[in-house]
Amino acid sequence: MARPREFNERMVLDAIRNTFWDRGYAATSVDDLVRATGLGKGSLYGAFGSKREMFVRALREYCEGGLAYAERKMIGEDAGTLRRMRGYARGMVELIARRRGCLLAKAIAELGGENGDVDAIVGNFYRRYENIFVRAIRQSQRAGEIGTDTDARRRARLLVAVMRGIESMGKGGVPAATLRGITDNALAFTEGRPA
Amino acid sequence: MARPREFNERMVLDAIRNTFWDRGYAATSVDDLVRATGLGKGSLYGAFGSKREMFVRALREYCEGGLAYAERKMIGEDAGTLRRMRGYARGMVELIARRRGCLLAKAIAELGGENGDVDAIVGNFYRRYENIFVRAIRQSQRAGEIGTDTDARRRARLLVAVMRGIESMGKGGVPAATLRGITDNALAFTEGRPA
DNA sequence: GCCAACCTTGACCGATCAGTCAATATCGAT
DNA sequence: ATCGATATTGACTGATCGGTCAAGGTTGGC
Repeated sequence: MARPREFNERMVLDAIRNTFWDRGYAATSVDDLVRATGLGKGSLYGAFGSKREMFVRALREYCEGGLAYAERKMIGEDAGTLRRMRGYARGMVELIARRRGCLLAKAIAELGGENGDVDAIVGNFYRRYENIFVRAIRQSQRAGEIGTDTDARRRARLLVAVMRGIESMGKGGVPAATLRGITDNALAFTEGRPA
Repeated sequence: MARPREFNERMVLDAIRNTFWDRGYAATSVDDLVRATGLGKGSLYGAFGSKREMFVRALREYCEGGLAYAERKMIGEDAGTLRRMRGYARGMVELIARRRGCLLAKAIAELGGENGDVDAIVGNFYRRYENIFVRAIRQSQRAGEIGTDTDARRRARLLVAVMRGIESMGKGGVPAATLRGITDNALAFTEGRPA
């Protein structure tokens, strides 16, 4: 028994996410978000409460999207997992080479270490991201593509570090071919092949 | 035949660097810099021209410091280079675990991809940083600590990615022990030891 | 002692910031 | 038709933003 919202929250959140993604947290003004969403300022505050919460919601959605993508690309039947991992890594390189940057990286750089919502989201992301690699590596081990002499988590963590590293390098201008060489090398190491 | 400057430029630049380091670019106001340096606003603008140039100068100094540190830690006589590389990596982990973040990472996240001074500084940093690892690996190869079956640059690039990756992870809350495991693993790979 | 050159200071500028709120509109329930 | 509840709008607020500049201070050369 009240007036219903006129906007689709998912679409509004997408617009907010894209705006923060392009400009970062501090450099995005609420007026930018008003323009991007088409909502009035009051509606935006009514729905989210503060600029910080708008960012937190956007970051949360961004992370969920990234995790879902990684899972969709790599998790599945055992056979072919290594190939799928390579496909995931190369896809990420292509994405990175577009130099839009990564909302998570911006969140960490601008708001990390404050012991608030952002830290919790980031911690949660890293834990789950690592676990996806662990599961993928175990799949691949079962398929006989990857040796079983070292534990999967150890290898997964290195891959996470490399994926985060190439993001920073790519945004910093390092060419895609170099990044591809790095991921290929990291996957060769994961496989157990010599350097 | 003019009034001399009353401030020491190096000290002022250090104060500016520290302020940007703590807060990032957009979240630092010129008034923050006035407070940190003790200079008047006019003096600050007289010496640097704009907030952006203050940041560029600070970033430049930060990068030079980081490169000099890496070189000092790893480059030297061939024997013992691998041990020194491990020492460098562990030192960086300790630094990262303090969660102050990295001015370079903030610069890339906030201002990367604008094709301006920041991109040039970052590109220059990555080129030289990679070269330091190349030189270190070659030293270590001459000392017989690292195999000569793969080219040094390939290994260097992976190490750069890992170092940048653990920076992001550490600022995001991943514990130091995990980061240390990652660098140990990456160095084992560089050495040619199995995973 | 005086001047040109440079430095320091902080008041000041228009623009923009995050956030608020009163007025109005639109719903479901009765 | 009326009412309670919620949504929408954009004008408005005080604070703060990056940047400027006039006034005055300090120097070396003469």
